[in-house]
Amino acid sequence: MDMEARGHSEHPEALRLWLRMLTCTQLVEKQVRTQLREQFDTTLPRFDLMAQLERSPEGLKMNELSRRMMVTGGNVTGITDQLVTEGLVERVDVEGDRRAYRVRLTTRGRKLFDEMAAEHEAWIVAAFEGLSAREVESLHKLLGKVKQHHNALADAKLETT
Amino acid sequence: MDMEARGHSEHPEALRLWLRMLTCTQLVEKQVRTQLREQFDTTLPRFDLMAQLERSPEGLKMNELSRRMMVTGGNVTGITDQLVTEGLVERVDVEGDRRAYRVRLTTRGRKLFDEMAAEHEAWIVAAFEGLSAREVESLHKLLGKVKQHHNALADAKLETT
DNA sequence: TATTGTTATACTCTATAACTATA
DNA sequence: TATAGTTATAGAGTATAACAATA
Repeated sequence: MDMEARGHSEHPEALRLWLRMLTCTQLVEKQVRTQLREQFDTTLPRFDLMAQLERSPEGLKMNELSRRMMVTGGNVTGITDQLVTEGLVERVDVEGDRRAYRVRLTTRGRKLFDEMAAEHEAWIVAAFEGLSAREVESLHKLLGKVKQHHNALADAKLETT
Repeated sequence: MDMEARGHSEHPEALRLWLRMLTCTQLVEKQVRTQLREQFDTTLPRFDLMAQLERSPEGLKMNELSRRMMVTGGNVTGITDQLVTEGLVERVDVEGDRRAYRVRLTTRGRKLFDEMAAEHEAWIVAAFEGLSAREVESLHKLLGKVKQHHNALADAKLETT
């Protein structure tokens, strides 16, 4: 895994960090995708959509799902269609707006998701078991700063538009 | 960006960390992909391949590129073909093994890559400018542990095969 | 006019497996 | 037999843009 042997720069710290972060994420993500496919015959975006719904028993509107999953609307329609076909999620009318509806897990979808989530958590715990609890916390905090800074930049950009 | 509002667990620290890491990586990666497309009409895998070559003036064999980019061989062939067509990389015979050759940057490819790399670095520096130098270092170190642990697991698995 | 969601389309990236040529 | 690389294929994942219905 020598992806990191990539950049050249006079200010290489951030670059080195980014390449390592990318490598780590890809390692874990690849593992998760493979396991989801092998054990549950599903994909990461499908799992992600169900995970979003799991936290919102009342369901989420398509545009909210789109925002949270960071993909455009057409894709959410496609993934939702698949999950509806399999009886794992359902579309429910929103009263007061006949254009929109909420997508929510069915009982069966929730049951299946719970099983998947338990396995998923085990994979993730294994991926980070090289770190102590304090290190996990520290990493979480540092990444929080990265995220926060990104959001600050995005907000600033919006204001000038 | 509420991707993190996803997991549920009795052992949620690792899961929270993973979701945040995935979010951060996607934020930066999306930005990089967009900029590469808009400013240089190229893609991340193409940039990545050229970046691998930039560090090896003598070139790299296909299987080495495949390993470093963490993708299977057929894909490397495809990306290489594109770059050859555009005159950015070239295939050079390996003496002593007529099955193999090395792929290396052409003069033009190197020149273009240098331009792209300078821009790329600026995007990355911006993405992490919310962190101090010490925090960047700390993050890099922690991710190093994650990577190391993954490699240790992979090695252990190999030995039992 | 703007918004919600769908449809249609096209493209990149990917893995798998069968294949050719050489070792 | 094994290895280096290619080809063919199928599928995931994505963005874009045109569209219908409703606000």
